[in-house]
Amino acid sequence: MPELPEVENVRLGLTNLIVGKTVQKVTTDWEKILIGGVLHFNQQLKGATITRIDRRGKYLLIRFDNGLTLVSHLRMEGKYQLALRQDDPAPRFWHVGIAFTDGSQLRYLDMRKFGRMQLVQTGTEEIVVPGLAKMGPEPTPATFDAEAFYQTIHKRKAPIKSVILDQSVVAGVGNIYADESLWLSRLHPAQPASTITKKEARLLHDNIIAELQKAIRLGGTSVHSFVDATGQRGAMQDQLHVYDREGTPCDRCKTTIVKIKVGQRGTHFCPHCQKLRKRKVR
DNA sequence: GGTAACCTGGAT
DNA sequence: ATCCAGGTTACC
Repeated sequence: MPELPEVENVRLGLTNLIVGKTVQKVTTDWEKILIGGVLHFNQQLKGATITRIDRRGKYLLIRFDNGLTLVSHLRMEGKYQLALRQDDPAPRFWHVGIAFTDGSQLRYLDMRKFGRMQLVQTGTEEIVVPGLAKMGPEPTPATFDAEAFYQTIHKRKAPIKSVILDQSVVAGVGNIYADESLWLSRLHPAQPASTITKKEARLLHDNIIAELQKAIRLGGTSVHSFVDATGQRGAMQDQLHVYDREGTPCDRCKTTIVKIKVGQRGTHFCPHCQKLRKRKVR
């Protein structure tokens, strides 16, 4: 489900809903989601109060006043909801409940059960959690350097789309924003990354930053089922140029958008605006 | 690197 | 029945 903009909107919603609440009990019907087990979560979290919620890439970092951080990854379908009372009707696909001392309960929903939660000592998450240890720069002008980006992709012969989906290259890009950024940059998704010029790399870098910022501002993309922690859908789906638009005319040239597979992922692009080059040009 | 695996539901 | 899905990771 969520890429960086969606996770950021979940973070904003959750911040308003649960900061300041104290944990009473954690429950689950699918223990695999809770790394270390539900007993461990109860032992560590009972009586702890949420102080703030951060985000790194697509990971949510829920901070507690006892020095622990709950690292949460929503993967494809994870969602959070707050029930004001614990005995409010249980939604479908609800797999983890975090009950608070004020009687409310945070519920984690995940149709495919792909999401994971892990408790770590605050400050050690970027060492202990493999996905965070490898995480590349956040896609902001202050943290994501165009020259460094070029130097990285320059060495990779994989399709450029696969490379920008690699979270160690840049944090937070997923299938939708990869396709969109490549369309904006007029790059074919299957173009070997090593053949991308420095100029093209800078353009792609700028478009990734701009596209993710825009998506955050619009509340994320809801093409399948995304809603934030307050149940709000995003508005970014109305701004997409290629994702989920196969068979419709390109917004630039009216050529029909096509869908192919790149690195096992459905990939949308304009065959006229985004041509595959055999070799590096300058 | 490519590929299967983790899961379930909805579309074709 | 078969294929597909905003993701990541463990294997040839």
